[in-house]
Order: sequence, then C-alpha cells, then structure tokens
Amino acid sequence: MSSFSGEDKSSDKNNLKKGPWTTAEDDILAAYVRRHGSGNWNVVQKNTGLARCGKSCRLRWTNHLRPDLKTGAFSNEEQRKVIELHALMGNKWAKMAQELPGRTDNEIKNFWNTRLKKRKRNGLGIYPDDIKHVFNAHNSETTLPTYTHYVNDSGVGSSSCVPREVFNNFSTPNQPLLVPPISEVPVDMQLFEVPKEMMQLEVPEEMMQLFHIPKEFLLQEYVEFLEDFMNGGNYECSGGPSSISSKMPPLPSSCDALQFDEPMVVVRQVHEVGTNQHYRPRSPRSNGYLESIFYPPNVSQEPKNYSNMQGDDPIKDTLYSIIHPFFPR
DNA sequence: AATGCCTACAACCGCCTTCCA
DNA sequence: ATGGAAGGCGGTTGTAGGCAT
Repeated sequence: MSSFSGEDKSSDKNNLKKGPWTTAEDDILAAYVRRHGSGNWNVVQKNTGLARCGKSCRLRWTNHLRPDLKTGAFSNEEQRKVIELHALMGNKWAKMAQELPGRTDNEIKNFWNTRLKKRKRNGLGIYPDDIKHVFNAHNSETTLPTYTHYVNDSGVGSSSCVPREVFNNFSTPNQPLLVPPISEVPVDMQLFEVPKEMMQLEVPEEMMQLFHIPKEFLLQEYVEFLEDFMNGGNYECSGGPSSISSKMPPLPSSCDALQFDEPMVVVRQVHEVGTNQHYRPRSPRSNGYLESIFYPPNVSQEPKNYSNMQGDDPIKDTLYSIIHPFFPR
C-alpha cells in the first residue's frame, strides 16, 4: 500500500534506511563492532556509511549479531523460566533477559505474547497451575490485568513497578504473605512486643535474589516501619511519582489498594540512586525496602500525608480505627 | 492455483533514564 | 543545576512464510 504523500516508507527524512537488514549491512555492522566495540552507535553511520540510525544499529547488534546469542526455539526449561519470571516481575523483558543467557528481551517478549494469545484462544489462564501455586498468584488472571495502574498527577495512567502477583500476596489470607497483614497481630499486643516470629517473611527465594533484598534487613525495616507509623511518623502515603523523585518508579496508589480488604504493606525493589537524585523514602527510617499502603476501603481520595492529619481528620480516624484495635496507642 | 488466515518475529516508535559537558 | 545526546525499554506494527480452504 502506498502512502498518501508518496514518500518512501523504507527511508526517513534523513535518508536513513528502514526495514529489514540485508546481509551486506549486517556484515558492515558486525565488522565495525568487532573493530571498535559496541556503544556510541550514532557514529557507526558516519564511520561506515551505513544508512541506518544509531538506534537501529544497536538493536540489530543486540538482537541478532551479538556472538553470544542462542538460536532456535526456546527449550522447555527456558519456557518455564520465562513463565516463572513473568509471574515474579511482570512485563520486565529486559530484566528477564538477564536471567536467560543468550536470549534477548525482544525474543522473550515475542514468545510471551504469542503464548498469551494461544492460551487466551484456548480459554486458558495466563499461568499454569503449578506456577500459580509457586508464586501465589491465583487472583491475578481471573479478574485483574498483569499490571496495576495508577493515575499520576497529570492524569496519565502508568504501569506500577509492582507486579500484580506481588500485590496479591497481600490479599490472600490463606496463602503465604510477603509480610503479614496487621490484623494478624493479636489484639492486646503492643507493637514493640510483636515477636519477630510473627513476621513470617515467606518471600520466594528467587524474588529475594532478583530484588537483592537482604532478608534480615527487610524484617528489621518492617519492625521499624510499624514503630514509626504508630509513633506518628511523617509518612506520605500517596502513590505516584510526584510524591518522591520523578525518577523513581511509581508506587501503587489507593485505586489499587481499594481492591483489597486488608491494610497492606508493600515491598518493592530497591533502586540505586545517585547523590544528586533526591529519593525521599516514605518512612524517615526506611531505606526503601518497605513502603506503606494503609488505605481503608472507604477512602475515596488519597490522603496526602499522615503528618498533616490531625485528630479530627476523618481519614486519619479511619486509618487508626483499622490499626488501633491491634496497636493501641 | 488462488486466497485468506494465522503465527512468529524483526523492526520501529515513543517515552524514559542516564550520562556528560 | 541544566539541557542535549545517547542508550534502554516496552508496546506496537509490518511482513514473510506456513497452513487450511
């Protein structure tokens, strides 16, 4: 089909070629990378005469010409690994590719999307039963999309960094929990008395490895987090990028939390931040392993900051009505 | 043989992050 | 601190080839 303007769709306005690569182009690119190494892709065109943009060169090299790439269909083992990884992290193709040597993010993405189509057509769920069991994700595919979504300040929807499957750890009382819901703590127990054994951290080992979370630290931080919260710590509890650095991945918001019955604590991956990037953990004593979500079901609008909630604040009252019976002040 | 549909996958696009001057 | 360039990532599209009718 020709375009209305009559322009050649195989090249752009800079006379750079688009579309499938020829073997001649591959040879030129491969020879260049062998000689000069990968990176600085935009100079490839200048130095080789290849009529391809840097981005296209990088993609061609990483997805097809790299010598360490595997060829052929995914083995059964690889297929299973992809499914497990997807249950753990959602559509994080590049991260998944790090766990599958010789496979590219693009390959994994294509494999997954094809597989997903097939299963949908056959009326099957996203994950096989054994995977669902392992990762405690049985709610994810029946009612909810793979990713949670929130609406940030600009009103634009975006993917949360927390896969739905992780969230669902908090909403299934009979399943192992990432951290226990507050309601599991005995009514007459002061927070500082909560024995650490209560806090059964049944985090899948693979998840701990993937997220590089030291288990002891997670537990310690959970204790500190709850202490801070109960001592009137200065918490922000809204999700979205504006409440922390816009460079940080977004957190789930109340629209996610409202789908659950229990108050929740959210665990998320820690990201390296540069010294000039002002990541402000939600809890003053948090290093970012734990994040709080304590939305009661009847909160229709996100509270902005716990520290701003005085005693007559209905939202604060509601929050304490949930927590107070278990942690009397 | 012609046609249509489906599948797999390569490649592009837009957005975001990182780097560096 | 800032802005532009480069790189990275995930979603989407285009297309070749296989298969069924």
